[in-house]
Amino acid sequence: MPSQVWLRAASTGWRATGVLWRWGGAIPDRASNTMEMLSVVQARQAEAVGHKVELRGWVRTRRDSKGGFSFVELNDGSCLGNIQVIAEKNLPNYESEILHLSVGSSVIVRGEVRASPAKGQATEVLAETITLVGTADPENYPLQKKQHTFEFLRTIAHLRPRSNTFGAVTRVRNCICRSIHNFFQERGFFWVHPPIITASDCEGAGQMFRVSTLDPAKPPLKEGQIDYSQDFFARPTFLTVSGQLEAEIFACSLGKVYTFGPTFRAENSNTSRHLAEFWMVEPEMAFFDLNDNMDLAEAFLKRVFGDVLTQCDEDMRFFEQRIEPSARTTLEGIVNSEFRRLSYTEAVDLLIKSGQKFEFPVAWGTDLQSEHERYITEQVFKCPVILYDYPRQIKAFYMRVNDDDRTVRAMDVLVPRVGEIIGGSQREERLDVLEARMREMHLDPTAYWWYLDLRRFGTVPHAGFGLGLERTVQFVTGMANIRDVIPFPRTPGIADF
RNA sequence: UCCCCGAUAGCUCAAUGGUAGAGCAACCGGCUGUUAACCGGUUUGUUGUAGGUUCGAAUCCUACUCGGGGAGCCA
Repeated sequence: MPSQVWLRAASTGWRATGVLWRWGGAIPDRASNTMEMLSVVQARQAEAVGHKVELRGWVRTRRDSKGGFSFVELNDGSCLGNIQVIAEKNLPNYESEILHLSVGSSVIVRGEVRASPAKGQATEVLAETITLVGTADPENYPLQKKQHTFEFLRTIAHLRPRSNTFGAVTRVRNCICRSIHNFFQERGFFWVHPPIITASDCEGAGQMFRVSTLDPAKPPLKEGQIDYSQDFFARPTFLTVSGQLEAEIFACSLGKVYTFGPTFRAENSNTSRHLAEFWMVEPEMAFFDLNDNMDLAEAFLKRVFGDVLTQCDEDMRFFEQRIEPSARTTLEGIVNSEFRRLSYTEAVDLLIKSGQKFEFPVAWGTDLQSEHERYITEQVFKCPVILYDYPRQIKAFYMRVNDDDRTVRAMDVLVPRVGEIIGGSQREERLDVLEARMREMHLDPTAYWWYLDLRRFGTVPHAGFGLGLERTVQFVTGMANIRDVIPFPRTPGIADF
């Protein structure tokens, strides 16, 4: 009974030490006769030798020896590696069950951790009992002991977390999220929660998903138009595309804040770098200018990458070996280097003088193309690059206008392979300039009365940026397609699972 | 949304107008402190869907669906 096992495990005190143990803390210094419930990552440590343990997980593969025993590779998701379980033929269910354990079946193993006499693993578990919990019919179980394409794994999104790659992605993604929170929390930022459902329909960041409870077959009409006054919120509402404006509200009260949650874009984008639902981190800081913003973005990325390197070493070595040979070395290089900072104008000059042939021409005043950004970050500097001070006509209304009147205090952080990973700016804090900019971009200032109030009452310079979580996971792991770094990707035409 | 490429066994792929195959997996047997185990044997098909051309179509044509690469938009 799982509940009994749980109680017994709790009484041995492993829960109190488990977390420390996992991250390099001490393993209990006694080889007790009491059964301890361990994860595979714990049982694989040499310090676990001599402990009586219970392990629970899924069979990855089985190898039988006519010498009278079987090797069962057990994985429980706690780490990339499996624990090798030795099942001898004197086990009562050896013939009936263990010899038929197939890939994907779930088992509970009790036994003693021993030093492994063979190469390939530090420890192994000599089973005293193996309880079959759930079978997985090998004729029908889709996951095999071989490499699958990511396209195929996407069609079995409910089973792909059991694959090595997706398990590693999930652990690294979790590490990145923990690191994000730690970074901000340690620096006195408050995590704020802007609404998912918003009434702002023109935040300037692309097409939005409509939220409505009206019957699409027969919506209430008023003068030929849909009457949203009869909708749930008595007005048109949408899924948020960004929590930035709300974050500004809290930054102008609490100083330093960040949002971290899902955002939505209804763009018909079919690329390996876009999702309709993705997670975004948006810090916003009062009294920060663009230089402070760039400093923070750089320190932030270095912290996250550094944490992944130290906390996900096994997974990162897997990505290096199987997915992207430069995955680890790229991160190591970044943690110990300085990001290259370059104004938009300097970047345009550099591109024009490079003599490089581009499909699209480079000209001051137009947005840089993917090929231009890639050339700068991959060919010229071979490291993250921060571009700043973009032409005002290609950037959003809320970005602070420079004294030259031609550029705004915007910044993009570009990284190799992925491109733009962070976009941010210093915000326009001058009421008259902001209103003029809104009219220039044909936005109605009255719809943003609350946003303008922040400039009317105790306005302060402030700045912030947005980081795409999935692009960060992509960059860190080297995974080529963004659909393979989020559990259940949403893209045009696809909302399975 | 645009351009290019693709869809064949459970999976990865061959077969370029003339009888649909291999590797892996699965199953059976052998061997082994093994470790992507190894060796031998067996089973597996509405060739993405719908039309068309042809004596004959996996193969050529059209439309659609899905996937990949690139572009635009962006995180």
